[in-house]
Amino acid sequence: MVKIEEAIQQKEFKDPFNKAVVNLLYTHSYFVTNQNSLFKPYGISPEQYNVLRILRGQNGVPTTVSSIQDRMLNKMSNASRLVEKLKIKELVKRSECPNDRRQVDVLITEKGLKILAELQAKVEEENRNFIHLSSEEVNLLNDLLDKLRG
Amino acid sequence: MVKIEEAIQQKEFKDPFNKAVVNLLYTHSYFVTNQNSLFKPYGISPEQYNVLRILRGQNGVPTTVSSIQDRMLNKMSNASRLVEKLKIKELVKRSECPNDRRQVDVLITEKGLKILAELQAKVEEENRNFIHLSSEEVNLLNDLLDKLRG
DNA sequence: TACTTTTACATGTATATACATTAAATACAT
DNA sequence: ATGTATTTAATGTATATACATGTAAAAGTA
Repeated sequence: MVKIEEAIQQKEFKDPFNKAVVNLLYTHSYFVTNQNSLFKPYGISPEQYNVLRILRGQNGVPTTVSSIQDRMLNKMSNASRLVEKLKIKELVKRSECPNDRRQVDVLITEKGLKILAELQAKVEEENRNFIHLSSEEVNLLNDLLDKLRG
Repeated sequence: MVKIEEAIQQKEFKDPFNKAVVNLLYTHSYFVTNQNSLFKPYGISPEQYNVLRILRGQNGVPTTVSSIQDRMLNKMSNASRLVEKLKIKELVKRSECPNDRRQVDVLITEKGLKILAELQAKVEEENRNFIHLSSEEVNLLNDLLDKLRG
């Protein structure tokens, strides 16, 4: 086990809270580095994958850009531009919302569903293998993270 | 307490491991959003702050770009460009390493140390307040994150 | 010495985040 | 009905990540 002090060559932290912030940032980087290499062969980014997952979760019901934004992991990301990227790759369709012309309905295409299906098993297996914790420990981690955010 | 399912409006996860990945990504975003607003008034980014902290930790000993890179939280970030940004703001000095002309020695300036000193107390307090856990819980979280990475 | 490999840093390009602003449509108030 | 405020999405710009490539110096080798 590589403790965070060793990983970033920092001798000590002010207190466990400040250590936890650094530990979270570092662990996040550990994940996304892996995720990026996983998604790369499929030509989409982790963020684009996340948008596709949100759309599939709608089961065919069109989703507005703002609704995608609300469900994204990073609330500061830009759903509008991500949808544009996915549209270019023909993984989503965009159409004007009939009852409110400000809104834009987004739907995942067959091609998008196919890529998701191909990736899903791989991603899920990788996620399991990447977390070196027991089921009990990972449940505890989830509870702590939920509580942490208040 | 807002559980991750509620926060991103996802009913359920494949297993606690996949839930933990999402939970980590989401909690990371929760942190950096706050950190950004904290650093903004000082004209530096969280990543630039981290580089300054690394340099201060050297206690006046010059640090090469690659050494900074090794100590960064995100191993894929670009220390060379971050140092360049800090140099423009006169928060660091750069000089050719005398014994190896490939290397570049980086030193934090007085101005850089001053900004760090101003920010430190603020950042540390914010980090404590932002983690809604007891000391025991946050210690446990640190242990779980260290173990998670294997 | 001359040639090859490696190291250290810089740079180029695509993607994404962070945040401000714009533009159009809708809702609201008088 | 008209003017104002709000909502929705798109866009502009700066910063950073991700990854490939370039360039010069140093190290290693025949």
